[in-house]
Amino acid sequence: MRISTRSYYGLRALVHLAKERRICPTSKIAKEENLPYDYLQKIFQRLKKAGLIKSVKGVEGGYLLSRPAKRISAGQIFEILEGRMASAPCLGFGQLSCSRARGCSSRDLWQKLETTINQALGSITLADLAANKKV
Amino acid sequence: MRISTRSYYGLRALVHLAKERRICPTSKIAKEENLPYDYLQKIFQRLKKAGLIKSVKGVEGGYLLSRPAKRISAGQIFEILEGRMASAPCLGFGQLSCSRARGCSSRDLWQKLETTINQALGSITLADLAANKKV
DNA sequence: CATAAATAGGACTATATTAATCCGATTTAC
DNA sequence: GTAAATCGGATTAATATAGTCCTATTTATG
Repeated sequence: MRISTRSYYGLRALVHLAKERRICPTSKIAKEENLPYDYLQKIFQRLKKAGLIKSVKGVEGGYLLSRPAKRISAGQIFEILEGRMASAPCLGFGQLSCSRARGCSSRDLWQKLETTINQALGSITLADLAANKKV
Repeated sequence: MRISTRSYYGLRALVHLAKERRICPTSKIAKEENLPYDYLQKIFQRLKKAGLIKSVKGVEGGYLLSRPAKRISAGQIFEILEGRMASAPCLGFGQLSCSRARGCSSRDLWQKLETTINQALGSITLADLAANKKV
């Protein structure tokens, strides 16, 4: 279980965007954060599709946060970029995807892990990170 | 970030072993937990190599825990089977593997996540799970 | 109006990991 | 001697990651 560079790059780029507080092209962020331009573009597209950022096309265009940084949590970013959270195979999309589910202590463990991660990341905002607040 | 079936199967098998409280062959556990025999064998070999279980060859052989279930944490199992924990690319093996590390708020977040997961899983023992204790 | 800077999105590739399966060797209780 | 087990190496298929590349579209500015 590792964090992908997608989340890793994406978070850094968003913290950068939050600090800028204005429209900013991919090229600038890629350069200043030393990230691969094309890949970062894909990451921004995904974040845009999820509604976290807005885009402006053309010269002087770029991306900007679609809402205040303090209303964006690390958990939301992580969920968009990482896709599946810590989900175990038996934690399906809402339903009981495993027939052994009821009273399964293993399942309880995975559930607890997922909840723990969600709580930890849900309580930290992009504003906190941009302000370099100790998390 | 998802949990592999390796951890998922492995945990279930170990809970089973903890409940049995005696030597138990792979075939029995695979059958009763409905897990693929060959793959479970590999998982047990890995757990053995890590010192979590002991093996006895030959007829009437099998595996058993190498120490009491209450001295085995979910975190230890997870670390062996999942390999890398929640590590971000910038969290190398101890050293500062990223030049931006100092004062990087993103890194602090990944570090916090890793710590949170370790605490959550480190506090639950195999004995808890075998006893179906609410986690 | 031409150009350059930007997003949009589809196609492609390389690498690694996962999740197995299969085979042959060895050990050991009976 | 046989059957039941572990041990370990080889192989395989599917999937995800981490990109790269190309073309199209949009738009501010000279």
